[in-house]
Amino acid sequence: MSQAPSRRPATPARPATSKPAGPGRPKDLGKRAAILDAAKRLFSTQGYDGVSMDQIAAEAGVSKLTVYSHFGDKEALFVEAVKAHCEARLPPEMFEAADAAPLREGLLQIVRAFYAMITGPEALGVHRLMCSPQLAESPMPRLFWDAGPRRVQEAVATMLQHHVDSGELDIDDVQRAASQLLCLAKGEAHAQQVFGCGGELDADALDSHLRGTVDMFLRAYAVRSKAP
Amino acid sequence: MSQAPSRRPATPARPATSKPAGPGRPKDLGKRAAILDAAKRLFSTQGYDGVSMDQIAAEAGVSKLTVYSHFGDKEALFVEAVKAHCEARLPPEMFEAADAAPLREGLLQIVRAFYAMITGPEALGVHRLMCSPQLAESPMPRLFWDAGPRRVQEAVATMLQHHVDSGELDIDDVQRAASQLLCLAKGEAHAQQVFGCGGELDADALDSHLRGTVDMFLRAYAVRSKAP
DNA sequence: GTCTATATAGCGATAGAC
DNA sequence: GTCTATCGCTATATAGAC
Repeated sequence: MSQAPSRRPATPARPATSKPAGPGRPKDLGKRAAILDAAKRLFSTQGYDGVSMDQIAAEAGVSKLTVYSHFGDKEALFVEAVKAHCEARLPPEMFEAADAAPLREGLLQIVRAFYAMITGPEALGVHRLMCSPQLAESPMPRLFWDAGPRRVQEAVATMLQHHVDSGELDIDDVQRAASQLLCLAKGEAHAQQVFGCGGELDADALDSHLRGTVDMFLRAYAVRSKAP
Repeated sequence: MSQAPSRRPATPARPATSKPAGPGRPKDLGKRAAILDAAKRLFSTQGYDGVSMDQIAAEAGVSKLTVYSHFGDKEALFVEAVKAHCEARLPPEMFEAADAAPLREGLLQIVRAFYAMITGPEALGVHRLMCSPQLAESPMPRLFWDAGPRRVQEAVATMLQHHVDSGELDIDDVQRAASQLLCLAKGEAHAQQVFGCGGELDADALDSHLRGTVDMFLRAYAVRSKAP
């Protein structure tokens, strides 16, 4: 339950005398990755209770005890799978590019990237996982929140502050404004997709939604050219 | 799985000759209600898999077979519980009152009522239920969406249209604007509460959030007094 | 119609062979 | 380190007594 549950219980203190090099565990890297990948896929589509250790083992092409030897138990495997998912998901430089672009274009880039990031099948699966009542008391939703949504919002707030400093935006609380922009971009479409009703928007509807988002945001916060 | 799973499997075709009146099932109304109530409470707090038929029976004060005799199986009971929950949840007249009030006050009334409606413990529980992967392919999320969020948004759109007609608001697409207002009111706080991290906002933070919501909405859509 | 007791099955986790 | 076979537990659903 702590940090690294994949550490083995008791390495027998081999002082590297009987074997010259690498007697520890030089073999299992591929299988461990396969297990983690299978776990990510199955957990995100079927939930924690919805998938059994047998299914994970079968999907990964190994036996069940191999799973238990690499990860301690089901919960530890789940934690590792979610961690791996979060780490491979944060946008690398999109905010730098958006920062350099003109205001409206930069905002459009941000909401486009954000919407794509949260409506992918895996992202929706993880969102559903975080909603499961079993995790409500665990520290995992908090970890996910800090590793995902919080970072994005901070980056957006920083970008907005730059445009406030340059005199293009009139915003008192950039943190709140960043939150508002992202909530607008999510929109009801995201909620529907999380529930499973109302599938993906087609390209036209998506473009209309995101442009409408940026339009409203700028109507509220853009400094208007002073009346003559 | 279809419409009315609570219908009994085979009524033995008693032609009302041996007994004069009411031999069918005149007794179980109280127990049926108790079972439904217990199911609503437990399902919404612990999820579908998180609660067993034994727990429901114990919570309702009846035996397990009584549950099975009233509802066919676990899934049918679940469907009935969610139906009962949705039917008893829509706000009665709050939009009429908001319609008569001045613009800013009306919007504040709406977002206050909306926020209270979606952040109650039971509402959060149902939201989490709708996210569960097992229901993603079922028609239930769609039913919930049409019975809940969709109606609220329609009512808000109607209210906004009135203020557009009276010249107070400048909105092209009132449906989109209604959706935007509600998404803003939900905010990130709702998402955090659904996940289970970051509990309820205190009174001050809540007031600040909702006033900020209405402020931004009006900055974007209120007709501004023409410059002199 | 309702309850106590039980059948059946699936899951998580483990023991022992290679 | 990996696999096959198995234990222990829990949950859904049912059979028989009052």
